Amino acid sequence: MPNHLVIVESKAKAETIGKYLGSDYTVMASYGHVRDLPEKGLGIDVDNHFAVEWALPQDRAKKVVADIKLAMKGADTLYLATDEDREGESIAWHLLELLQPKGVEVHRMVFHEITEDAISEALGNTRQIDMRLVEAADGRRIMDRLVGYLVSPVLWRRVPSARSAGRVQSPAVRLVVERERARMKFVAAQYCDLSAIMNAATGDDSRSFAARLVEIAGQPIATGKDFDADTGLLLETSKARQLNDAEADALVGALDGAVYTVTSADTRPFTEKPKEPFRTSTLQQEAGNKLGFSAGRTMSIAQGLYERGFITYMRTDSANLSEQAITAARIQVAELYGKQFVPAEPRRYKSGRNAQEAHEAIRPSGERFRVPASVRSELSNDEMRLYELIWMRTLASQMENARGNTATLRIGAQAGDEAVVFRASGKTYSFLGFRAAYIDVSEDDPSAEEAEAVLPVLAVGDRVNCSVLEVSPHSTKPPARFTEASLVKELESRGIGRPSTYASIIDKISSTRGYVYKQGNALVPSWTAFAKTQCLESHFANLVDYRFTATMEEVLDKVAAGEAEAEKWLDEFYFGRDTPGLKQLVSQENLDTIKMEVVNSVFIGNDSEGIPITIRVWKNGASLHRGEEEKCAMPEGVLPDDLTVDRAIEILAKGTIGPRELGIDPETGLTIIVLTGRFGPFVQVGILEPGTKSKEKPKRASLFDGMDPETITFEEALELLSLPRTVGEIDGEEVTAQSGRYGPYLKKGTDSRTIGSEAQLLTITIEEAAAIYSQPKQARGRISKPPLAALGAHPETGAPIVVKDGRFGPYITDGATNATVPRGIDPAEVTLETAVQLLAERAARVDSNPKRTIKKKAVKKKAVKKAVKKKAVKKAVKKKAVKKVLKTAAPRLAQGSSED
DNA sequence: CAGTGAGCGAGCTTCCGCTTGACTT
Repeated sequence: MPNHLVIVESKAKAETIGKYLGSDYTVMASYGHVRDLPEKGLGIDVDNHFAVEWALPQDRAKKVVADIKLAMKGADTLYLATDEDREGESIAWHLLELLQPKGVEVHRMVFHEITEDAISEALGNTRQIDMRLVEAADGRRIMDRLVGYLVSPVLWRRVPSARSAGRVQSPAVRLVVERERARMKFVAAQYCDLSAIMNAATGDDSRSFAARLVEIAGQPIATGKDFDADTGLLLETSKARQLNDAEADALVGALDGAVYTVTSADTRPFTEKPKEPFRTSTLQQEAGNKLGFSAGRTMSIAQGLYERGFITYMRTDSANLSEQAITAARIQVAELYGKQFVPAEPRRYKSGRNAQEAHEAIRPSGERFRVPASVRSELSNDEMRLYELIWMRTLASQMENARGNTATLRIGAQAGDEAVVFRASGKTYSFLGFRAAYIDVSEDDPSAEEAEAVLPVLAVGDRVNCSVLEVSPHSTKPPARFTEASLVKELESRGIGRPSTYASIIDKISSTRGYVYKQGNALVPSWTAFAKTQCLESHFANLVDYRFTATMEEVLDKVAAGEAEAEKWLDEFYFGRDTPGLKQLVSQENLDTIKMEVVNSVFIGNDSEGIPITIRVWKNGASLHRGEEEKCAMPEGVLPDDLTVDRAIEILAKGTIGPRELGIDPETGLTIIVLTGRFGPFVQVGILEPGTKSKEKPKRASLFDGMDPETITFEEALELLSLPRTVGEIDGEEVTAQSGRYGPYLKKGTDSRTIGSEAQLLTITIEEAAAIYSQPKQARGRISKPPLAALGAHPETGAPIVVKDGRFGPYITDGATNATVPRGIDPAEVTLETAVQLLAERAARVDSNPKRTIKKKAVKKKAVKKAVKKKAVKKAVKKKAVKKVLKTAAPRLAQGSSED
C-alpha cells in the first residue's frame, strides 16, 4: 500500500516522478493554483489589513482537492513538491489550507532536476513552508487585483471602448502605442550614396566585390543614423555630408575614368559565441522569427512535446542546463560534429534579473537527446520543426565559438578636385563552431543571413577596377512596429509578465480586448489603445510606468527575504503617503477631474489654419473631427501612421458631404442616397431622420472598390442594392452571388466559393458558376487532401467511413462525427470495427456534454473584430507571407525534416 | 461569410499567474 503522497503542479511531471518513486508513493498534480480571489467583487478588505476572502475553489480545483483528500486517507506523509518559486510556495500553502490534513506528516520538498538522484536527495532534505514567500506571492496577487478591479471601472466611465486596465496589459499596450506615436511623428529623410562593383586590376585573384562611397574630401557621407527622426534633417551634431540626387549624379560623372587605388587593407580576427539555450521568451521569439509561429501556437506545440516527454518544461525563465543536459549535449556534439566542436569547459549561462529559476532551460529531455530524424514518425510537422529548433539551439549552446576574420579595404579615387574614399568589407570563417548547428536570425531583418563575403587579397597601393558605379538612393525608415516576438522580448527585458503569461498577454491585448490588431506580423494599436493609454498616462502615471513591475519585484524580493512587509507596501500604494494613493485616484472627486472629451480624443495635428484635427473614440468605432464643427465617422482600416493631416482632411471631405440623393427607387418609392460610414461609402434606400430609431433597417449596400460616392450613378446604385443576386440553379439548388466578410462569394446551400472580383457579382453567369463548383473546394489556398484510407460503409447507417489527415492529426469521419485516431494506433491500420467504435465513443461524448453556451457579449464584439480581421486578411494576401526556412547546416541526421 | 451616420440614455464589464482541458479538421 502506498503511504506517501507527493503533490506537484503538472500532470506530466507527476507521471515522470511517479516512475522514479515506486509503489510506496502516489504522485498527484495540483494543476496550478487551487484557490483564488472571487471573480466578482474586490475580495479584499482594504480597511482591515488587506484581509483576503479567498473564494471557494472552482469546480476544477474542487475535484483536485477532493481527489487528493481521498488519496490522503491511507497516507501517513504528505510531500508538497510544487515549484520552488513564489507561486509554487503559495500553491503549497493554499493546498494545505484546503486539505487540513490530520494525522499526516507534512513536508515541503523541492527539486531542480527530474532524475532519480535529485528526487531522492530532495526527499531527504525537506523543509517547512516558507510563509515569507507565500506573503510575497499573495501580495502580488492582491496588488494585481487592486489595480485591475479599481482602475478598469474608471476606464469604463471615461474611455467606453476600453474594457480593462492592468499592471501587465496596460504597459504592454503602451509600448505598442508609443512605437506608433514615434512612427506618426517620424519624418523621412532622403539621401544618396554610391555603390560600386570592383575587382583587383592585377594578380590572379580577380573576384569582384561590392564597395560603397564613405567619404568626400575627408568628410563622411551621411547615413541613416545622421538624421533626426523627428525632423528628417541632418542632426546638428553630425559632421556628415548629405548627398542629394543631383550631387550624387555629378559625382558619378566626375569619377568617369578615375584611378582607384587601395589606401588601406586591414584584417582582424573575431570570434562569435553561441546563444544560450531557450527559455520561454526566447523560444517564442525564435519560433516566431524562424518558423512564423505565434506565441500561443509555439506554447501549445511545446506543451504537447512536454507532455509526451520530448522536451523539458516549457514555461521557464532560466537558461540554465542541468549537468545531465550538459553531458548529453557534449556527447552528442562530439558524435555528430567531432571533438573539435566541444569546448574544453562546459558553458554555463546566467539568467537575467527577476528570474525565479524554478525550472531549467527548454531542451530535449532525458540523459541522451533524441536526434530529430529518430523522432520524425512520432511528431506532427509543427512539433517536428519546434523540436528541431530546440534541439539545435541546445547543442549549439554547448559548442565551440565560431572563428574568422573581417577584412576592410579602403579605396581612394579623385573626383574632380575632391578626393573620395570607398569602403568594402568582407567576413570569412576559419572555423564554424556552433554555426555548424545553428545560425541566428538577426532581430531587425529575420530574412537576412550573415553570409560570408570574401574579399580578394590586396595591399596598399594596389590598383582596382570599377566595373559598376551607380547612385543608391535611400530613405530613412521609421522605427519598426512590434511583432509578437519583439514585444515578448521587450516585455521580458523590462521584467513585465512571466513565462506562463507572455502568450496570454498577447492574446489579451489583441483578440480579447482589441487594443492591438495585426497587420501581417506587425502589431498596430487601435484608436481605443491610444485613448486608454493617454488616459492612464495623465491620471495613473505610475501604473503605465514601465518600471512599475520591476519595482514591485524588488519589494517582493525583500518580503520574501523577510526584510519588508507586504501589508505596508500595499497600504502605501492604496492609501498613499507622499503621493496620493490608488484610493484617491479612483475616487469620485478625482473621476470628475478626468474629462471625457480630453481623454477620449487623440490629437492628429493642426490644419493649415491651426484648427486641431482629432479622433474621438466611442463604444463602437471612432469619429474624426476638425475643430468643433466638422466631423464624420472614422473609417476603419486606416493605420494610425497613415493618418496624416492631409489624409484626415480628405476623409473629412468625403465623410461630411452628407447624403447625396441619386433617385427614386421604383419598387418602394423611397429616395436612394449615397453616404459614408465607418466601413466606407454605401447606398441606402430611404432617408432616416436623425434621432428616429426605426425598427425596420433600410436596405444598404457598400460601394465596390473603385466606385466613388461623388460619381456613382442611380443605375449603379440599383445594381448594388439588387444583391444578393440569384445566378441560377445547379443540381436543383439555387446559386446566389453576394458580398461577405471575406469579399465576394457564391453560395449554393451550405457550399460557398469566393470569386475574383466584386464586379463579377453582377455579371457572373450560371455556366461560369457551374465551372467554379465543378472544381474541388479550396481550403484557404490549399486543396483538401484525399483521405488516407477508406474503410467501407458504416454497418448501421451505411455512411462511408474514411480516415483523413487534418490539422490536428489523423481522424476518422463518417461525415457526421469526427473522431481523432488515438496515439499509438497507426492511422493506416485502423479497421472498420475500431473506427465504428471510436465514432460511437466520440458521439457519446458529444451528447453527454451538449452545453456550449454563447455569451451575449461575444456576439456583439464579433462585429468589431470582424472588420479588423478583414483588413488584415486583405493586406496579408497582398504581402504574400514569405516562408521562412530554418537555416541550418546541421549534419544529415537533422536534414530532411524542415522543408514541410 | 456584413456592418454603416453620432456619441449621456440600459446594464454589464475588470486583474495576473499557475495549470490543462474540450475543441477544432
